[in-house]
Amino acid sequence: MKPLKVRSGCPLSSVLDIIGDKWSLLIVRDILMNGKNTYNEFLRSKERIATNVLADRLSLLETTGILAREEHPESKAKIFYRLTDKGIDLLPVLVELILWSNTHLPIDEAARSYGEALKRNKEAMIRQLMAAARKQ
Amino acid sequence: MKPLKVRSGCPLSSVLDIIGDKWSLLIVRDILMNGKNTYNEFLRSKERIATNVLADRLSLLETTGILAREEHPESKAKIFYRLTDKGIDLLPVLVELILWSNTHLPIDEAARSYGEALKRNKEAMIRQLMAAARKQ
DNA sequence: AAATCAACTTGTTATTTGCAAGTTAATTTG
DNA sequence: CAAATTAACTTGCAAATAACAAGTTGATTT
Repeated sequence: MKPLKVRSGCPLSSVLDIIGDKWSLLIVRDILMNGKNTYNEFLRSKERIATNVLADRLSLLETTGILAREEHPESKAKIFYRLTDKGIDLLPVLVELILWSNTHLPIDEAARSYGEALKRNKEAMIRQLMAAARKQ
Repeated sequence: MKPLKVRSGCPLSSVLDIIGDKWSLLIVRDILMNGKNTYNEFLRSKERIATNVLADRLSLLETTGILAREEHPESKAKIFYRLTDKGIDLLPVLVELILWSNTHLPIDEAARSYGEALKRNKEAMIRQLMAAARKQ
């Protein structure tokens, strides 16, 4: 296992010790917003994560309690990766990151209009996505 | 300069292409919440960033328009690093990260009570910190 | 029974990080 | 005013991490 090291007692540095990289939050996004739940689904995302990095991040997110591995309801060959409540609670972070991108970066047109809706309706959309994630 | 590469048109992956690492947001935190503005002040933060990594992040944050280098009002030997509006707009992201840590991670007691205040008074505190950063 | 799929692991190379030391221009000290 | 110190970096090198390709193992499908 990984001996996750904490750099300080600062809440910001501590959360960055866990998800401060270019991939972890994309996995959370894929589960929370793109309906993905398996290893191969994560692999096929358009950012093309390397397979060893994906395995590493999944195990880190599992040991830090952000996601849990479960039996897949449809096949014993698959593993169903589910966000815990702790993981679902990252949604407001994702939302603020998306809103910032929407304001300050060039992004896909489809994403842009989704971002506009998010901006107009932030709280309701967060509640709805969190509820959906819990139900799953 | 750095040829910042974008992995996809997804707003989340695009912002992570810029600040998806363990250090960039700590620099933003130091400016926004700890009153730091110079290279040596960043170096002395308790997480101990390496000097070459700090130089690298500062130049990346500058080329992406998150911060700007200015003359220091008190000394020609110093550089005053100031957040741009684009950088200041990262505050809501920092706040959600801090609130998540406050709920889900063990953190310093002082930080914890600050987090409690933040939770009770989020919008007002964000407005106040952003206004202060702009005035500076 | 053979091929394919799903989730990894392993090996190799490239890139990034961490650490120590050095550089240069400005500023302070004796 | 020469010498030491400060500020902001840069450089060199070893260690860790990431990217890429290929291989493994236990389902599942053909």
